[in-house]
Amino acid sequence: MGGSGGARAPRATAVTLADVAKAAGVSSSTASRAFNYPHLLREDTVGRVKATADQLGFRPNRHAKALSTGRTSALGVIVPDLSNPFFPPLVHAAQVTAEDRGYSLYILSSEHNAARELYLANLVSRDVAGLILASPRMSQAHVRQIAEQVPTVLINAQVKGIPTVLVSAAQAIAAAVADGVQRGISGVAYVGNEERWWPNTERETSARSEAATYSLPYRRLRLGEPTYDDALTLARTTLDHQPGELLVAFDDIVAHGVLDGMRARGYNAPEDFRILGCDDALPISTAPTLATVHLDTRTAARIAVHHLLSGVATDSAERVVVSGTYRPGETI
Amino acid sequence: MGGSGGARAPRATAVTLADVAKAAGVSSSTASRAFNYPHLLREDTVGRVKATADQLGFRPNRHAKALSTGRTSALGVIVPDLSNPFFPPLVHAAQVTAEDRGYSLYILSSEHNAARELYLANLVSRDVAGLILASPRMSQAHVRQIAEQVPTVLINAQVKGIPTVLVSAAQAIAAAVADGVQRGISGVAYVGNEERWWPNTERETSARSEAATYSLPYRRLRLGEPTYDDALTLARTTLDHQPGELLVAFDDIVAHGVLDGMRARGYNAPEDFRILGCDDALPISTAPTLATVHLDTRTAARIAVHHLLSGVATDSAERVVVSGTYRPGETI
DNA sequence: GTGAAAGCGCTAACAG
DNA sequence: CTGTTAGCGCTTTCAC
Repeated sequence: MGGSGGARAPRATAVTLADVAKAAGVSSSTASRAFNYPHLLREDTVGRVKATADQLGFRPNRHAKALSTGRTSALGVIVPDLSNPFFPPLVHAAQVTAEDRGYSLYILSSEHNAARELYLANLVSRDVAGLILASPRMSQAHVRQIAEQVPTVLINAQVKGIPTVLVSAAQAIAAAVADGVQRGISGVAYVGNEERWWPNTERETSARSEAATYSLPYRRLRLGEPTYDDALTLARTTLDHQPGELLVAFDDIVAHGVLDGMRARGYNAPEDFRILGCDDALPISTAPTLATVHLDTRTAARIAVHHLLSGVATDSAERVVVSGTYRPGETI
Repeated sequence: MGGSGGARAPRATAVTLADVAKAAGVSSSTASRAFNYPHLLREDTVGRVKATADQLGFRPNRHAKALSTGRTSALGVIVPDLSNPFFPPLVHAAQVTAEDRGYSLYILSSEHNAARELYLANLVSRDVAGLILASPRMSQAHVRQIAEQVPTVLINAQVKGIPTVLVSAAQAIAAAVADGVQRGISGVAYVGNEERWWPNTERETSARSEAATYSLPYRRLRLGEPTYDDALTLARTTLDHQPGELLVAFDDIVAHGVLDGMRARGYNAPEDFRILGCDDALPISTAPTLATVHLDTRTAARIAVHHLLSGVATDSAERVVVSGTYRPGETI
């Protein structure tokens, strides 16, 4: 305390609805109605109350409101990793959409830890009107447990009975494989996570089925985690080079790890092999430019928020698919 | 309504403190004290209350608590851009630190928009116990206006009377320039934003003063925004090549834009010019590996949260500097 | 159309 | 050490 006479202004003491009511010469119920049920009041009353309200700088106390109504105007979103460039645009779109509807958004990051994800979900479940689980790592049973507590919408996950928005790479992967076939690829390999995790599973399944479509040999290369380093290591050590093979990587980061690992061994794309990334979310471009899949996560986020706010989450098992597009690049 | 018999469990109706109190055979004030002032109660009373509490699945209502105490256990952080890899680690560290202290963290993104930043700050100021403004874009006057409403800590900004944590690149830039001098650089140029924005200003000032130290020619190259595309365009068009010059880029993204733009013109690092990035936050590595500055944003975030929770923000003009380190790479 | 009064779940004096 | 009581700021019946 008692510092060097700094700008230690006392925090302004809050203006309450009662203050506004008194100043406007009405009861606090009327003041309340002016904001929540203006159609029940005479126009001039509403006007007068609102005028004095923002003249006094009234800011409703959200806690009082939440307590008395039993409702809250916050949503939550849990992502596995804010550092993965896939998520920030999604989160931001969700935040803006929520804001437009008068809701705030809690953003939580699980760090790819299923236990922490569940912990966070339980933590906020009581404080939000709805929860978005983006690419969740927790089990289906746990997702159900959360959904019982709070309206829930999934992004990139499927659990029976819970509405979901899927950001699908399938069509784009098909297009990429088709493109590869034109250029004479000799086979298809998927490089991804081993885990049963929707984004990974969907991409792998697509790669496999497209390989089958063209009767090409298919194989799966296993990564511990879908990180640059793991991919780099894989490409430098385990991965045996198959000339002309199309590598379908889990995402752009993995693709770059593979590219760099292969380059270290003297193999380059597209001469020695071809490779497709996914997400199209890197802040820089690289040489050769990476062929990838562009996914519209912003749209997915908006849909998820709308679902939450329109009550879809309560009841239906709605499923929306947002398809990504193939973005060709020099690596194919 | 009335969908296909899905798992439409009714949201569990909340267990209140009063319920716990009744079940434990105590008054609700005692139950309250068991959680907030256990030292005022007999050990067995505390035990009994807590036991019945989690047996009943009691979860405190944060709105009721906030309303009655007038305090809230949430903090807020506003960043200019969640998509910039600089911020997610910072935000995450802040979130975990806050969580450990029993606080939740609101994360807000201003999208580099000063007006939106101010809007968001005002929006949450009433609902948080403290606010972190990371690399704020708003004016000093506006920062002060916010700080009058809510305890505020700045990261990478300086406003008199408001505590701040600076993540400084100065020492690291000095080391990089020194390294460049060893290798015979012919001059120094800073490539950054024009705006008065602390991270930019600090880096530019360091570059300039280090150039002066070695009596090297210095120039500043102006970017509209510190983005990959703007840097690419600059390097492809405006930037006139000075052999052996060391380019100090605002961040890694700008550095890559410059590298790629220069490459398009046939100039490569480190042969034709040298370049230093900043932040060391890209999820992939590149060839040639970029020399950069590693900044410990996690530590900065932790300090900021501690300041907020220990009341530093109320009064002092504390200033902490977290210095980054030079991470050599093939571009120097 | 508007006001009076009760209450959301919790905490914080004040008694005992 | 523990219970009683009175609110925190807002919404919401119920009257008028």
